[in-house]
Amino acid sequence: MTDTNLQDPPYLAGLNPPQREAVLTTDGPVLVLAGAGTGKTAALTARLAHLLWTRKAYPSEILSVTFTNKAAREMRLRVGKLVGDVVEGMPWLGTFHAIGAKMLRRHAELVGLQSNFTILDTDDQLRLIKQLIQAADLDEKRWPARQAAGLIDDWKNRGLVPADIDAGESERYANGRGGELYAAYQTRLRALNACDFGDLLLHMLVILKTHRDVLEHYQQRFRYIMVDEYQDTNSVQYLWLRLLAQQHRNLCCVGDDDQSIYSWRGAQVENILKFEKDFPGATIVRLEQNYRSTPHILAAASGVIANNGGRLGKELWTALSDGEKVKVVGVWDGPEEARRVGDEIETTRRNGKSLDDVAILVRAQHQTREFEDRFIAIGMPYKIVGGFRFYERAEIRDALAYLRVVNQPADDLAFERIVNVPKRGLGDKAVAKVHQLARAEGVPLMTAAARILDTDELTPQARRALGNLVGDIARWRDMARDMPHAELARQLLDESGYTAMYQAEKSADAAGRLENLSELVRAMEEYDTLGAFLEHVSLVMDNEGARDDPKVTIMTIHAAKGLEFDTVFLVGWEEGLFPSQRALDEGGTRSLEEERRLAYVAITRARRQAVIIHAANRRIYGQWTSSIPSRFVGELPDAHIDSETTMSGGASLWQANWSERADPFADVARGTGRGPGWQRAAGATSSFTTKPARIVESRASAVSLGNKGRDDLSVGMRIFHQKFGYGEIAEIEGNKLEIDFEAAGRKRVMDSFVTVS
DNA sequence: TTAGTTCACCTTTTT
DNA sequence: GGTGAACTAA
Repeated sequence: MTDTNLQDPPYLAGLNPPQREAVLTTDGPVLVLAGAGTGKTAALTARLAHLLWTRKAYPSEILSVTFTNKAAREMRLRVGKLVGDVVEGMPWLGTFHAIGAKMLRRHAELVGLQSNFTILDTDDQLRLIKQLIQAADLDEKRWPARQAAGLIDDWKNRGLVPADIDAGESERYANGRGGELYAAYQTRLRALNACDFGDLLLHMLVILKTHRDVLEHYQQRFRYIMVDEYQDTNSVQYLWLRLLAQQHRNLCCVGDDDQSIYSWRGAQVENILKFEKDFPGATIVRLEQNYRSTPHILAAASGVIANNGGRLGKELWTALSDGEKVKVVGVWDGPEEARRVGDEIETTRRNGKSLDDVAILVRAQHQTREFEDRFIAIGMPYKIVGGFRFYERAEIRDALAYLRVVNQPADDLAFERIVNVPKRGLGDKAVAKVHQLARAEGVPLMTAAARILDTDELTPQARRALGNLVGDIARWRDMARDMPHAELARQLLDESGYTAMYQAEKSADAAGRLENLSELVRAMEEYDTLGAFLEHVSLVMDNEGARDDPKVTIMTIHAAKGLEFDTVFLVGWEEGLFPSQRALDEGGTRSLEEERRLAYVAITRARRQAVIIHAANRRIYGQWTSSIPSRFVGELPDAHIDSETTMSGGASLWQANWSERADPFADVARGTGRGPGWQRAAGATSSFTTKPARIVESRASAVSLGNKGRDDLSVGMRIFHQKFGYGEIAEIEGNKLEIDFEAAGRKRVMDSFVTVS
């Protein structure tokens, strides 16, 4: 830390010279290139505090945008600490999407919406697109709704409205019908008085472009604009900023090109690279002193990222002392990986560390399960961030759909969702009839449902069931007028039979679902109106929950950006998983480099200790598949890592994985169900075969010949195996067993998989 | 016509 | 291993 002048305002305390420059250069365009762990957030919050403290702007005249809700919350909290309650009145601090929504509610009529429009989530969006694909008579198999959704999203991220889609773009879906589908989708959204995520930004951009008065209003309002994670801005966001910053030109963007990991969402790293051109005379500040990690961790991360081309280039350095090397561990398979991590965390805990300081970072969501299973088994407290997010759970979405129907009669998607949940005998046929009438008369489903009761279109049972539902909804809507909305929700869930449905279900997770529902109702109590609550739900998909006992955090690398932990486990570093096969197939070098940046982000989350793990075998789609260490493992500089493998046989075993010859699971893995991606992965590895071999050999000295096998087993013993059931040991070979299973026949398994029965 | 049952296809990453 | 869509029994 640097010389602290006593006359300095408190927010400057402890800032180094470049950080101060970033804070004090308030006027004109500023680009802060901030490497990982260089105190970017500290600088940003101090800058905000400085603007307020020196009265350069009122809180309502500063626009500060972040990418995640978490970052927004954090900033609000930290600024609050520096300047006090003023921050409460900062209406324009939030994510692009939250700010977009706020503006759009004011100007909705300019794009043909009402200000109480609904914000659809991806699930609703997908269902809607499916309907349109059907209506357009396209083959859903050939032209998946997902692809259409992705494409529409891409267009929106690039700031393109349906009229902008030319033949070439349109060609990207269903032989040139992409544009047509996009137009139909937008029309449908308008009819539903709804928006998707992309619209929050795109509609606002259209408004700013076509309504001078609105644009000028905001241009004047925002004396200062600050943007976090600038490397992740996409075209719409960029265009927004350019328009809004035109008047005062006080735009401060903070970012790190090495941490750009959202290109799949349309982010343009180029935005950061061309900042100087866009805003001539810009001040460039580089933050290069890292306060977070040990030199070993920093060097490991630098070693990996150095393999990327086209970087702006920064020299990160740290004043911290050496610390531990990065540990690289090779394990046999996924379960062992989880076991190993669990054990290490136990040790850490015994050494007096809090579980809050430990995180496990995964490449893809599905990897979390393995750890969840293990941690439940050993009673390790954990939380999964992101993942199956609270508001995405089926029961929560159902409950919300009920509330949406009450709040917004035209919300067809919500109506469809709950019309037969719980089951009330309204199947596809009955719903189709309602749809038909709705389309014929051009009215929402709710209205059509009410009208169809007067016809004899439906069978008597269906008519009775639908009549009850329509009556109930009308009643709930009346109740909503003078009842607290949390209370309304409670009654609604009760009277609709929704709660009863789960109470009747004796399964293990039914209880959990009921618990989630009461959690939902509890969360509602914190909002003034039902509308406000629903807005919160649409924009903030996660539920902060109560922060109680210390827990290990499990999350994706993407979700971990901007966070830091003392100890970080980086798991699943295998070719095909990380870097992901999909990225390799689709985007060539460009994607590979993004994966590498992801690796960089992952390593730099660690303050004191980073443990990288790769497994030789993993279950993909329920099939055992062998894998080789990620190329990123090979890119870690030798001087800063310690390698070890828990597998007996050391190098020879790795060799076995490429040929599959000695793979005890080969008989399972070969054969049927291996997906095309993994077939490709297997093909791709052949050209790559020599590299892991080099790794193994160069580190052979560090290889510990761990398990010699258990001594509590002998031939003829009856054992139990989690997957294959009961069996008898036929042969023992080190830590591998040949077992005759009662149901599954003869198999080779690891001894650690079996228990003596 | 609905509800339970098998079968294919599957999975990055988030607002 | 898990979801959603086609298939089949009631």
